[in-house]
Order: sequence, then C-alpha cells, then structure tokens
Amino acid sequence: MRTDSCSRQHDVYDASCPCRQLLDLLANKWSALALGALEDGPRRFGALRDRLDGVSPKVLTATLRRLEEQGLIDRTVYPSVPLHVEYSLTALGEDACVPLAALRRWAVANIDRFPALTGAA
Amino acid sequence: MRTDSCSRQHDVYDASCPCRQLLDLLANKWSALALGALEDGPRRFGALRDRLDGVSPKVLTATLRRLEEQGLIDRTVYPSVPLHVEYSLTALGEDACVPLAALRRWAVANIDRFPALTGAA
DNA sequence: CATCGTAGTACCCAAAGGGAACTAAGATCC
DNA sequence: GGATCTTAGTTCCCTTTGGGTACTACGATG
Repeated sequence: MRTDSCSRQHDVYDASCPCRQLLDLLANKWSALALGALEDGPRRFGALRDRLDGVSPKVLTATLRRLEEQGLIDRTVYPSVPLHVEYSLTALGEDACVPLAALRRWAVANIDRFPALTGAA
Repeated sequence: MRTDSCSRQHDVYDASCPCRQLLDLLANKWSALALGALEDGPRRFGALRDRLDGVSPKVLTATLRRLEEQGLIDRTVYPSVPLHVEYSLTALGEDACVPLAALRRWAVANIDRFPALTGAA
C-alpha cells in the first residue's frame, strides 16, 4: 500500500515520489559535509562541529537527527562523564557518500571556473 | 588579492572558501533538478516549471537566476509574442551535471533502502 | 474589445537557517 | 563542599529562504 503517486518506477522529478524527499535530504550543504566528515571513521559531536566550519550546534543537531532518522548514520551514546556521543556511517551512509564525495570534489576542482565566487575581475 | 582565508588549496570544509558557496549552490534540490532538466537540450520557463513538479514560479526564477549568475546556464530571450525565454546549459553547467546526475540516480536507485521514506512497515 | 499564452513579479505567510546564551550531569580542583 | 570544567546539546530570537496564490505585461487572435 503506497500513498505516493509514483507506484512502480521512481522519479525525482515527481514531487510526490519518495525519492524526491531523499534528494532533498542529500542535496543539502550540511548533509553532504556531515556525511563526508564521517567517511574516515566515527566522530564525536564536537569534532563534527569543528570540522563543519561555520555550522551552529542547532543546525548540526538537526542535520544529524535527519540523517539518523533515515538510517544514514548511527548515533552511539557513551554514558561517561562528560557525556560522549559518537556518530558513524551506516552501510547505507557509506554508499551515499560516493556521489556526495564526487560532488564535493567537483566543487573543489572547478571553483576556478567561477569568477563570481572567487572574486576575480 | 583574495578576501577569503583559503589562499591556495580550496576546501569545502572551510566556511570562508568560495568552494563552500559553490557547494551550497549545487547541493540544492532545485539546482540539481533544474540543471538535470536541461541536460537533453534547452527548455523554456514553462517547460521547466512543468518538469520540476511542485516548484513555484518564484522559486524557479530565483534558482535559474542564481545558476545564470554563476555561469552554469544561459538565458536567451526571444522577443516574440508571447514572450519566449529559453534556458540552456553552458559548458560549465554540462560539467556540473555529471556529479549531480550521479546523485539523482543514486537517490532513485537506492530509495528502497529508506523505509522511513517509502512508508514501509 | 475581451481573451489567450508566456514569463515572470508582488504579496504574504510558514519553515528553515543562523548566532549567542544557556542547561545538565557528574568529575575534578582547591 | 563549592567553584569550575567538559560535552552535547537546547532555547530564544531574528533573518533568510521557501512556498502558494494572485496579479502584471505584451501583443496576437477571435
């Protein structure tokens, strides 16, 4: 039983298809950076906040919760003191990292072709 | 003369690096869909609005303007009546489509692994 | 002279993003 | 035993962005 209109074949161009929502989740600056930050092993909240330069704790929490909800990352709490929370990629998250890493790499590799961003004359 | 702190090597994890802004532009639902919609040839505003199911004209205009500003798409006005405006990819836009297409394809191919989105039990 | 089609803009409201300050819980210092 | 530290957030408030509906401009067409 489906509630979306896209019964068999999925299409990101269909607003009611769940993969549109998935695209919305992944095609997001903070999601792309957060997943990438976990690529080489688990990280704690503070480490992620440092790595994702410029993110506010509120937005980072929201991003991580969304990713966790969808099964892209795991959140493990170590009830030590001070509290210790570790985020890590799931298998699904690792897979999602592939296209996201390609996008990040493209941005870095091609930034010089964007004069309006690099402040060139 | 640069105003950003990331003098030589670019890094999306540096908030002041221009490629962070580029990532923000590309890692966006509407950008990814709009660029993809132009992959197989120029399209008019109305055609894009139809293709990007669920987009409001206001948001579509804003998205296209941003992409045009950065040189990813061209906007050509044919002063016929009724007015006719055609959007097409630049060479830069075509290149950017590669990682974005991969991301869209990943979403479609892996949506079944997201029970929370597909409404599975 | 009213209507149509195209490509938007204007207006208004809701949601998300963002910064700074604050909280909780216990260990550790003095 | 009270002050202080650390970690992982939450809360508040404000700004920005997203989103829907209605409206405009333009001349051709009936």
